[in-house]
Amino acid sequence: MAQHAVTTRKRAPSRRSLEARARIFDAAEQVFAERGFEGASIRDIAERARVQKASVNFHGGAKEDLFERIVTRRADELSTARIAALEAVGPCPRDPAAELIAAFAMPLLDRAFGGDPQWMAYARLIAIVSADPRWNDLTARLYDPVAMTYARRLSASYPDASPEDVAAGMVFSVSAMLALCTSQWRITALSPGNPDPGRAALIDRLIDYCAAGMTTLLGAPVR
Amino acid sequence: MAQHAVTTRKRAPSRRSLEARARIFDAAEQVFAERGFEGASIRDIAERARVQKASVNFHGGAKEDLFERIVTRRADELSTARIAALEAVGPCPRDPAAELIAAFAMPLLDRAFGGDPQWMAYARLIAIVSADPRWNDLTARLYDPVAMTYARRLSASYPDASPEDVAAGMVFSVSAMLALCTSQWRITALSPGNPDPGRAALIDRLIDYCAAGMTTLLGAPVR
DNA sequence: GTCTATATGTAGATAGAC
DNA sequence: GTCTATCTACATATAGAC
Repeated sequence: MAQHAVTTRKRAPSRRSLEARARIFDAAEQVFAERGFEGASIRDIAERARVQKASVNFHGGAKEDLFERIVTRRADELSTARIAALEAVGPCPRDPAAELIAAFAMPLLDRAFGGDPQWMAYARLIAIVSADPRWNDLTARLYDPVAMTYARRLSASYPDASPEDVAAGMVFSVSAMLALCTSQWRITALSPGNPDPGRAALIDRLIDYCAAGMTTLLGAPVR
Repeated sequence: MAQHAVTTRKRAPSRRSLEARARIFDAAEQVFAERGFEGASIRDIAERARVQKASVNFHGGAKEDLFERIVTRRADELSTARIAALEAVGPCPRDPAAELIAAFAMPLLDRAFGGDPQWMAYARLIAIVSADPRWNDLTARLYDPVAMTYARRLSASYPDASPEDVAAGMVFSVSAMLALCTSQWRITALSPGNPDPGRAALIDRLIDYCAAGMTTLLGAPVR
């Protein structure tokens, strides 16, 4: 545990200290997103945050604690937004797959493509964390509750679909969503000489693609 | 460069040496697939291959050379199989999206799920390499030629689709295919209490899902 | 070709002055 | 809270005996 102030008597942190801490967390988010847990070094993070190496340990604790803290940092906001969006869909949507997928995906995509480089880094971080068995427990703790809600909503709208159908569709859709965050450049690279489609158009394509795939897997919706 | 025998006068390697080399390459494939480039260590690889650390450097050269060699090792077989499968589809398929996706995906999926743990590791390695900007050049060199062929076939069958549509559909489909290799366990975890769907059933779902998504993006096929 | 021993670099983490 | 200096561990890589 870092932050001696918690264990000894508390003192309000100075403005300078709070700013350093914020820079450290943002820098860690970017460096972890770019290079993964093992590839990132405390030195890189310190350099990007313009602080001494020791400050990173002071504010972030051990490297692994820092990583978990960074991943956890935005998880609550994301989950809350997803739950709200899923509830906003209502009990009997016209096109359940498209609306539920959008409710799950847009809270992240809006933030990642909204211009805040930290949220873009966070999206890449989610891709890293999801793919690495090392962080399974963390993933389960942070994201599984909302995923289960999402799965229940899909099951309720598609009574003929088995739980495995729903789970497969979700995994495929999430991977496509994360691919849009990590591999947007590849879409441009694969269509050489053509104009960049733009983010909004790509997001529309993603939702269309996933909704069609999901509908095929899950069969006819309730009516 | 390893292998002094190439620069000095050649001598046929002993059987024992060839076996050690094979074990080293297989161990490297597994360890890199499990932990990524940075997370893997020469020591781990040596231990798993049951050789001395120095042997790994002797047979594999520097760590980065070893990694590229491992990724390159199976790329030719994979590309050849993909090209053959794409050509086997014929000029006017009945359901072009489904058949072309299967032609691209099955050469890898057959091998990864065919029982050979090395091919399963290789599939995960492809997922790692594809996601990491650090290996963009390697990816482009090894896999882009076939990807371009695949893209041309899709474009030919779907004249209304823009190159960006095709590229987006390919990126989404490839990410779903790789997710099946890296996150199969998650599909089981997300449908608790239910029987494991089995590999063949999951592969069928993948193709159905991707074909439906692709068809939606690309519009009506030629007829 | 393989082994032991070691060179060299860099990682994460902390002690202690300020 | 921040800085300098340093500790310890472990990484990659190679030299040289066998």
